[in-house]
Amino acid sequence: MAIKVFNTIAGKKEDFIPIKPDEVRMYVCGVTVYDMCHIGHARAYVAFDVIYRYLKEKGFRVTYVRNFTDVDDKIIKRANELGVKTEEITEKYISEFYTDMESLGVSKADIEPKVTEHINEIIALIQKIIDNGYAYVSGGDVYFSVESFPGYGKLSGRRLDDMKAGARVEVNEQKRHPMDFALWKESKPGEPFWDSPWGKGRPGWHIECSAMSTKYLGTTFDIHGGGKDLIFPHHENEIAQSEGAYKVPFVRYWLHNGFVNINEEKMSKSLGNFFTIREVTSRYYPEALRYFMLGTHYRSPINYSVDAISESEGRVEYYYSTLREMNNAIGSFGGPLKDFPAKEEVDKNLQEFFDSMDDDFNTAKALANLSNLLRLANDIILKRNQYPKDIFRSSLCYIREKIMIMGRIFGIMEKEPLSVLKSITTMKAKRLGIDVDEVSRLIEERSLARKEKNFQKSDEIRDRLLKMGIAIMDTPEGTLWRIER
RNA sequence: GGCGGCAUUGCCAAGUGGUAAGGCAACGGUCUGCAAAACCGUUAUUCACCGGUUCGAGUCCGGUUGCCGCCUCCA
Repeated sequence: MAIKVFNTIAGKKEDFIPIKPDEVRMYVCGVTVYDMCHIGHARAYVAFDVIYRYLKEKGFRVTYVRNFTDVDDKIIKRANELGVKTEEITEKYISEFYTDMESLGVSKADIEPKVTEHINEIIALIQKIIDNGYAYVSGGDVYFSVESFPGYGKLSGRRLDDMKAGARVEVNEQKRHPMDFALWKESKPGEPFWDSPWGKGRPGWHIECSAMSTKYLGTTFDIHGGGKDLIFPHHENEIAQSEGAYKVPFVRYWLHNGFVNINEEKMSKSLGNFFTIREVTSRYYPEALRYFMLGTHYRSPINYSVDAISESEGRVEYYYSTLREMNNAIGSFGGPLKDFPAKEEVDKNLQEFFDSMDDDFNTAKALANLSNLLRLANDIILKRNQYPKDIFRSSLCYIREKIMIMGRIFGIMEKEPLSVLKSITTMKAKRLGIDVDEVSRLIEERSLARKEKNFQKSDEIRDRLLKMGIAIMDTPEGTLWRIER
């Protein structure tokens, strides 16, 4: 079955047919590195990471480009405030970006270009646009002339007359039309600059993505992605620049992810209602944030809350503990695999998983199939005595294999269960102010009481632990515990 | 003002015109010394409202109401 994707420029789902049958070239707008990333960034990069992983799983050779914007007004402002060079700011936040992305299991892109390393390409591109008559020099600036480009507005579905030009756009006498946007900006004193045919200056906001995507992916490529907020003006302007320069279609499929909301309102810095990734991942196990993102289709808004992230963390705990139990049950069993009663059900779930992912990367729907397999695995473990040993192990081996495929696509369940479960316990304990040593001591004491069949005392201790939020589990291998709240 | 999106059980959330996935919570059960975990079962005759198309609509069309986003930096 072919993959279908919702293409913003078409306004509908379309069959995904890459330019070359077995190759996909995709570009996703990266971060402007002047501050810590928030969970809105997390959503975008997790969403496209899953798309990247899925396309590779489907057998495409994927070239994924995700840039760093390291020249920008906000970077300069931040550097001036702190009295440091812009490089200090950008290097710091690139490093923080990697820390966050790694914690979320977001893979590196194949190519991660920086704007400062592509000034020559940018200048050449601007020159080409000028030569083609779509841009003009005005003082030390260069502007793109939106009126001269017939397709302007085709991505965002706006017409120039509809946009209340001038109302909320900076009045600038250098521009011929209020919607014209800067390709090159003359540098003010104290700002970083590069020499150009138009004098000392720096690139405008949109031009870098046109220059870098084309350099690494060609003048027409398959997928361009980013948050919905980039549709206008950023991506609209990229189309104008690239098509104005090369006169071929820029991108075949435009993919845009929805926002993260807080209390049903867009999370944003200006509203002050944002969470950084670090704030969340220092408090909750990072994979919980990734799992949380998977629960809603990438194009829909998603509402972040403490309840939601807690629930997600609970699910992460569930699937890693299931994995732990599966590993224990399978042991060193290496096959050969035998048929087992539920095999058909397993295959059906895997098939449905892929069908859902084929349908515009519907992770929320596909997640149901993963849940079904985890539940099935636990069920088989519970009824282990009903199966001959080799069939019992074969079935779990088979299910584990399918779970791993799903986990690889989702970017979850890829870690060692014991250490994950331990980390989750540690984080919960920290969150709730629970003293882990005291818990261990009480459990030890209770075990002793149980050995002596002093159930009154053991229950007393259990109730005491319960009040602390600790649930204990007596198993043949000893007493395990987890934090309930 | 222009453009776009959304409204599904207590909560979160899928849903291709054919009779409502999955998760959380809750309740009952199996297991257990008692528990917990795990598993099983129960929990929307109904999908904001009003019309229409159709043998049949959460799903298509028209209208109403409410919420949200973009049009300014923004994932």
